[in-house]
Amino acid sequence: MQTDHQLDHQICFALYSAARAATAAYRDSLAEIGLTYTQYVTLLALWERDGRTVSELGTVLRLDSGTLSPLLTRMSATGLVERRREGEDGRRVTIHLTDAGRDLETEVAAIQRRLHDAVDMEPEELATLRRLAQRFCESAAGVTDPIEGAPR
Amino acid sequence: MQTDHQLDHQICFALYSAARAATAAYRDSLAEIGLTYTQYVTLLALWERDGRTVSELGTVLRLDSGTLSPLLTRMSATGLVERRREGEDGRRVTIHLTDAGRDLETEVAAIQRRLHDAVDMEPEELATLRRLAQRFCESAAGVTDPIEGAPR
DNA sequence: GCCAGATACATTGCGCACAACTCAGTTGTG
DNA sequence: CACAACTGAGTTGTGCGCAATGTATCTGGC
Repeated sequence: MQTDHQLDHQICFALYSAARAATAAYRDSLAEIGLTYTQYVTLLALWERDGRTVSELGTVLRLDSGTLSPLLTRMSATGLVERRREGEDGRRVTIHLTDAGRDLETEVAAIQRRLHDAVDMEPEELATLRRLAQRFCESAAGVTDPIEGAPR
Repeated sequence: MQTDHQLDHQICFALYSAARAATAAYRDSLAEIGLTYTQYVTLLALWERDGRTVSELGTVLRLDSGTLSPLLTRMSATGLVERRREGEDGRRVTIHLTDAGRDLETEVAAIQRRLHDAVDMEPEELATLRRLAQRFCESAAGVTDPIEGAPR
């Protein structure tokens, strides 16, 4: 039984390529306003709700503190966000947008619109792609996580 | 006009998450046989056709020499591939599987089968996802490349 | 044959991702 | 209260990705 090895038939490779193509499409436009792709999605999360803790950001972005800590340090250095220790739990650090961070929302909206129009696919195809990718993400997350400590 | 900023509505974020979830699903199994995800797809490309040049690998994997060179150095160090300068063009380096590199094909096939079964989605959903992701990849690549030198 | 430009690969530098670890702060249990 | 276990964030080390640059080789025009 010859398993189907072909690169073109691998879903994981299709996702891997598509994700990099998507971030590549954003790269130049984001660079003009001083952002990387990960910084951009972090701002998306903060525009949705400001003052999240690091671990809350980690949950919505599916990133751990090893990625977020230095990322937030850089974003803090460029004046987009502020770290604060407030509230009764001294371990929690909340992340707050600065005025500069809030102001980028308008420019980012323009970029999103431009890129969205440049992609040559029907809206319902894109909606299907997004929905299936989200489903896949949930399902694949289930493959990794719950074993956690099982004999393997 | 309030643009739709929500993280959940972003196709790029769905792809970005799904791709990382996919590689995460592979990670532990691949680590057991000493591979990273990128090394794994590189082997896929070589199993399909051995002796490709670095730039041919770059084309099929959509990676540049800055990624491939050190990757191939590591794979060469672990004895999976060999670099050769052969043929009349002294610039080209061809990459050849070693016996060890060829032998991994069986174990990888088992991993693929196991993970494929673990994902809780219908075959035709996965086929649709793969097809749309490929379409997106082509389309998004078109957004980045062809301008190359246009005024912006 | 000579040399300017192109090509193939390698190197450098930076920003992710993620595992593994450290450390400060908190919580549950006796 | 004491203290072990846990939790939230940060640090360290490795491997990508990719832009920019370097270097050797090749090609075409003369």
